[in-house]
Order: sequence, then structure tokens, then C-alpha cells
Amino acid sequence: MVPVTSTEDAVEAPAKPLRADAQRNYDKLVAAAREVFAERGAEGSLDEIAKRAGVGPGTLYRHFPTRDDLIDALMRDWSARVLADSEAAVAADLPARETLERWFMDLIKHLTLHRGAAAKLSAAFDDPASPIYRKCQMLADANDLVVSHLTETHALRDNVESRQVMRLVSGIATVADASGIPIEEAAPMLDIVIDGILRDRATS
Amino acid sequence: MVPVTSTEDAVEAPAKPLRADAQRNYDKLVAAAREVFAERGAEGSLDEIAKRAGVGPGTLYRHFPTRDDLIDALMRDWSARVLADSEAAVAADLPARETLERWFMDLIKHLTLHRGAAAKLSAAFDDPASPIYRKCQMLADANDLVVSHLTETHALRDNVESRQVMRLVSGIATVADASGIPIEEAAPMLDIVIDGILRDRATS
DNA sequence: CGACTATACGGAGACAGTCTCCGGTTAGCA
DNA sequence: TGCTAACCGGAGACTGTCTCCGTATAGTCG
Repeated sequence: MVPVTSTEDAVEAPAKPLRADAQRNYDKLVAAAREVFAERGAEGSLDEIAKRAGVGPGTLYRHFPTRDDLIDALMRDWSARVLADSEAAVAADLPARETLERWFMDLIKHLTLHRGAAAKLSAAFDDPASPIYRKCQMLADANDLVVSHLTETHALRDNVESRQVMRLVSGIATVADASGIPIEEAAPMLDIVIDGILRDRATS
Repeated sequence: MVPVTSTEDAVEAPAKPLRADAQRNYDKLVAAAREVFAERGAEGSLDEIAKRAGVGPGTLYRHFPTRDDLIDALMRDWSARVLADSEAAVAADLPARETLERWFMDLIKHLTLHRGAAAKLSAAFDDPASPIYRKCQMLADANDLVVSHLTETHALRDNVESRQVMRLVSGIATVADASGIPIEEAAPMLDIVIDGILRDRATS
């Protein structure tokens, strides 16, 4: 039992170093959470996670007072990946349309980390009190990097707010996730958004 | 107790006419559900609804096996309103941009009947097994009416699929609802979509 | 190395929501 | 008035959330 996937789940110690056993349980919980959320989506049972990690519910709730704290924890390296993708999209220096197509797809991939993740992220977007608010900001910053770059090269129309673009793509990710349609089918919607913000587009 | 709002909740009898007491309870349940969903959103307690209607849980579940059946019931006249709005939008025969601005706003208004409604509708969009699938189709049909009309007048670009437009606006409604931002703030996102599908747009 | 204490564990159980089962009630009809 | 099919409703099983507190132990210090 307790098949802890000993991949790169290792977590650098938080501010105050935990006692050895506490750190052990923390890691087991994050690993179990990753499993359960992957299988059952963001609404998976927390007690189930505790059971699978081989600890009591009390231990889970001490480490992670709310569900979102847990989600935040298992997204530790997620932020870095998001940022890396945005930087790569800018660095590739492709035509604006391709840049956006690529970046939006990445964005959706990150937003749909597991079922229900997109909805959670979207909801936390304007809620500074949420534990995952920071993650949302990361996402917004990454998106802003790409949008700003394209704005500077005059590829986008004036007055394109990266925040709105972000929300729009989050919305696409959320509906795609909720209705269970494959990610590729989101492409036509992304194209509409791209056509909506690009300065010059074929008037097909 | 049981403050049944005796507005236009009256419901035409379903296929098999219910017994008088059953019909009475059915109506009370729908009214109570409308109240509770309005206050607490789509995740409001079903037992609470039963209590407020003054009936036992068993009665609720006999009439409405699932939560979605109940939601479907309280949206009985909703479909007609949606269709009416789409027809009005077409009939007004305004410039394409105004038509879309108006219609999309209506669409969002209908999608956010109560908190959580947009997410539910979005999820049911590709799930024919859902009790509210019909409602989604109504929405899609209404939207198609407007989009098709604008396509015929060559106001939209070629290959604009109304289904995708529908999903896009649903996504906007869902994130706006989930993050609790006021409906007006959705306008910039709608503008992007409109710019994305309009054949001619100012290249501001 | 043994004792001490802050830290952490974990499970019993309170609470809330979902959903079912079935003994009792009643509307509608002859 | 009496019969029966249709309906009611609440007890309670079940699942998931979250807390409290007695018990255990890691890390430290003499």
C-alpha cells in the first residue's frame, strides 16, 4: 500500500524546517494528493488522500488547513514550468499568430493540470485570500510576458489587456475541462481569440 | 413558514397528470429550489430545499432523482426567454457589432441565472445524458439563430461556427461567475470575441 | 546515554449533505 | 362509503469534512 511515487516530488523545506517525521508525512500527503486529484479530479476525498498517504485525517488538516492549501502545495514546481513556457514562447520569436497558438495551448495544458483545476484557478483569480492566488498571479505574469512582448512589436491591437486575455483563455480551459472535450477541440476557440487581438489578420 | 412565492412559477402539467397533492408538492419544491439556488448557488442543500418546501426528502427525490432534474424544472420558462431574446436581437436589425454586444450580454445574463449555473450549463453541453442537455440545446439554437443571421448578411468571417462561439461565451460567463466579478467587466472579453468573428473591424 | 519537552501523530466522533426504504396516508373513483 | 393505486415523509445508512485531545516521538541538553 501507500505507493508513494518517488519521482521529483521532493520539496524544499518551507521557512521553518519541519521535524523529520513531519516532513515525511508532508511529502507523502502531497504525493497521495497528486494521485487522487489525477484520478478523481479536484473534488477527490481528502480523507482518501490521508488514508492513501498512511496518515490520519488530523495530520492532513494540520499541514493543509484547506483543500486549496493542498492544491497549492502540489503545484510547487508548476509555477516554474509555466514561466519557462512563456519565456520559451517569447524567445522562439515566431510570427505573432504562431506564438499565440503555442502559448495558449501551453496555458491550457497548465490550467488543466487535473480535472477541475481550471475552474479552481479561474475562481481564485480575483480572490487574494485564496491560497492559490499566488499561482494565479504567476500565470498572469507569464501571460503578460507574452502579451507585452507582442504588444511591443506592434503585433497586437491597441488596448489589449493581458488580464482579459488570460481570463478568456481560462474560460476556454474551464469549459473544455468541464465538458470533457479533448484539448485539440479548443483550437477553434483560441483562433477566434487570436483573431480578436491580432492587429493584422487575414480577412478570410 | 414555507413562503411559496406565488409568482409565475405555475407549471403546466407534465405528460402524465399528477395527483393533486403531488402537483402541489412539485410546485412548492420548484419554488423552494428557486429560492435556495438564488441564495446559495447551484450547490445549495437539497434537504434544505425539501425542508423549505415543507416536504420530506423522499418526496423531493421522487420528483427529482438528481439535482439537475430539479434545475431543469426551475428553468421551465427560461428557454422561452432565451429564444425570445435571440429573436429580438435579430429583429432589431442593428449593425453587426451592436447585435452581438446585445446578444452576448443577454446570453451571459441567462447563463448566470444563479451562482454556479454557468458552470453547470457548460458541463452539460456535450453530455446528452444530462437532464439539462435540452436547455443547452435551446441556448445553442438561440445563439445559432443570431450567428446564422449575421453569417447570411456576410457580417461575420467565413467558417465561424456558432457552437464554438457559444462555448466561448459560456466560458466567459463561467469565469465571471466563479470569480464573482460584475457582469459589466465581461464586456472587454466579449469585445475580443466580437473582433475575432466580425469580418470587418476597425483596425484600431 | 537517559530524560525532558516541544512538536507531531492519528483516530474517535460531531456535523452536514445525499439518497433510500418502507410503513402509513390520501386522492380519486366506483 | 369503501377501495386501491399513488403518494408522503422521516428514520437512518452512507460518505465526506473537520476537530479535539490523549498518546507518541524527534531533537536536545545535561
